[in-house]
Amino acid sequence: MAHADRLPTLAVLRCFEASAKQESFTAAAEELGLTQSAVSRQVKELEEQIGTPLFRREGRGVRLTGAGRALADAVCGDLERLRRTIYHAIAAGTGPQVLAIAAPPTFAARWLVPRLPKFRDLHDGLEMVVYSRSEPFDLYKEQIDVAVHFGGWDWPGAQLSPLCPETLVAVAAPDLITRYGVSKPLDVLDMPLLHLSARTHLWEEFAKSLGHNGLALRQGSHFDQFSLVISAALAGMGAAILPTYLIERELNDGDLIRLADVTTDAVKSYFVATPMGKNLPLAASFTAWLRKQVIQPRMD
Amino acid sequence: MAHADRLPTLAVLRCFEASAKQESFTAAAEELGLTQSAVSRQVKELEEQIGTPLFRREGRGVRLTGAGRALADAVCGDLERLRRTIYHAIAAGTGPQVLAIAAPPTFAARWLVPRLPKFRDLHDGLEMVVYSRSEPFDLYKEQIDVAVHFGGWDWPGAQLSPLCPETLVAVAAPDLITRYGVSKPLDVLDMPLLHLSARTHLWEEFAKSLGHNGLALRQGSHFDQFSLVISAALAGMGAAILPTYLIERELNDGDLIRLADVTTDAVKSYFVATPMGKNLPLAASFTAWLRKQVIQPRMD
DNA sequence: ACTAATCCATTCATTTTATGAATGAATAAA
DNA sequence: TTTATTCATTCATAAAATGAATGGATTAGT
Repeated sequence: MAHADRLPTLAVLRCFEASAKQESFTAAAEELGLTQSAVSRQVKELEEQIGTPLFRREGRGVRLTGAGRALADAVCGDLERLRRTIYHAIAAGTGPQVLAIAAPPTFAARWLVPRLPKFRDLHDGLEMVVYSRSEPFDLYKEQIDVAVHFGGWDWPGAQLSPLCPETLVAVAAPDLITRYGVSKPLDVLDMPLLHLSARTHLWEEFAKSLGHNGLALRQGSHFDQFSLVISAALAGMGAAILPTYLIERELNDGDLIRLADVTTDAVKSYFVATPMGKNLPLAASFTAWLRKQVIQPRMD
Repeated sequence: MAHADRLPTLAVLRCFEASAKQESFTAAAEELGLTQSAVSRQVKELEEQIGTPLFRREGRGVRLTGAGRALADAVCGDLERLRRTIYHAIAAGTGPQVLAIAAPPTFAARWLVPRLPKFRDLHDGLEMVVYSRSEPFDLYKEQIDVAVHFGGWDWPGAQLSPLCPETLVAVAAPDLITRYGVSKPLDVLDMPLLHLSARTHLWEEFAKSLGHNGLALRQGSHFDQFSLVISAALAGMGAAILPTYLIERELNDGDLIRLADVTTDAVKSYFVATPMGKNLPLAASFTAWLRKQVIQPRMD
């Protein structure tokens, strides 16, 4: 394949990418900090190189053609890849090694990242790039070497190895507990309850497991991330059900008090996911190391 | 992720790509049809953007640093991807659909391609890009939608579905047969034998299955592709063991005469491979269609 | 040790390419 | 209509990439 290599310029591709996303040259121009004129001409150039109209000009406004949409999808992916490649190279600095890691936001912030320096110290010249991402995405496309996954064995294209089960506990700030005079687990339900939007059933399940009817337990404040629930709990806003892994420090320091263990029948737990087929030794070593970090399931 | 998007120019990346491949700016310049000067400066620019030396200047000559090699690998892949994307878009023309197909060279030329028009006619606006490739490569990386694979269930990252077993026959050109007066299968071994380099054991296995000692049967002419073996057989150069799928026409027209069936204990056969995880309906439909094409195992 | 050849770095003048500003044409909304 | 919006085009300008020439450093050959 002698590269007669008629690749369109990056300028061209970026203009097309933005235009396709927005289906508007003016908007794309704004996004790119260019004028509409520039974008218009760049897109036209791409159309000439490809030999096919990519947008249908409809009076004012443009719409992607079929060919345009197909190309846009591909090009967006390719550019994103290229950006990541460059980004990783910058992060790697002088060393040849970067490990690209993804994990759910709160898990990353509270459990994973604090432990990373130890791993980094074991490997000379290693740098890391951490992405917070919740759940199944394409490891290959996004160029992630290792991802922490919470859920089941349900990640196609990923090599999963179990990390640890989730251990849930009901907690609250000490002064809140004093105020409500909690003595037995069921008392917890009298306090204001804090919820994670994605898992609103937790309190109900907990209540049921204690013999409570479990009705109307979804009221209370809702948050879309564990970190927010944690902040709220620390602020004494209510009781929360949280994974122990995310509040190790708070439990140790007594900023949050464990009120009851929560058992859930959902068979979800933490996994380490690596891209299938790809065989990066560093990723394997990181996986092994991660699993070792979790041997001491509780430290309180 | 607000794209502060400091992507190096494509010119820069291509210069780096070529330089990395050759570990020489002058050679890279030649490959790209540029001057050494241009390449030198482009590479330098990339090094400045990344913030790390990518080549070690060693007197005359340059050598990739660790970081350089890592980046080169990634960038080569990314550019190749981009090229394919553009290439496929050009091939697709006005229609939104391209199917990228890979198959072993001779199989593609003799069996697959002749049948493709029929499939294409079933799908409006469909175009195809065909690559001849022998054996396990990364479907995702190379952006192949469907690949024909000969071998076993041994393609990681690919969804395999069986197409058909390989049916081998010993054949020769009619005049050669006359000349050697072949009457029973064992007589075949008296003729000059033609071999496929990758499978030199075929004649020996054949001979053993007939009770012959099977020694010294690897001599004769060797070729690295089935198509060459076929040409040689047609030219009366000797007898060959060939898959029926590759010589359907010749058997029908009597240009090659079937001398004996060959049974092999190797459990290899043809498969259709599609990238795991990706779920392209067109690829599925092509797979199904392919398997239907093979229902009539023999047409003679 | 000298010479010739090879290769990379740098500079400067030049060409090529991308861009902005201005303007026109088409369309949709008021 | 009138007005506002949006894309297309043109032209002058700014920015970027390039080639030619040159210098320095290194290796190979004698």
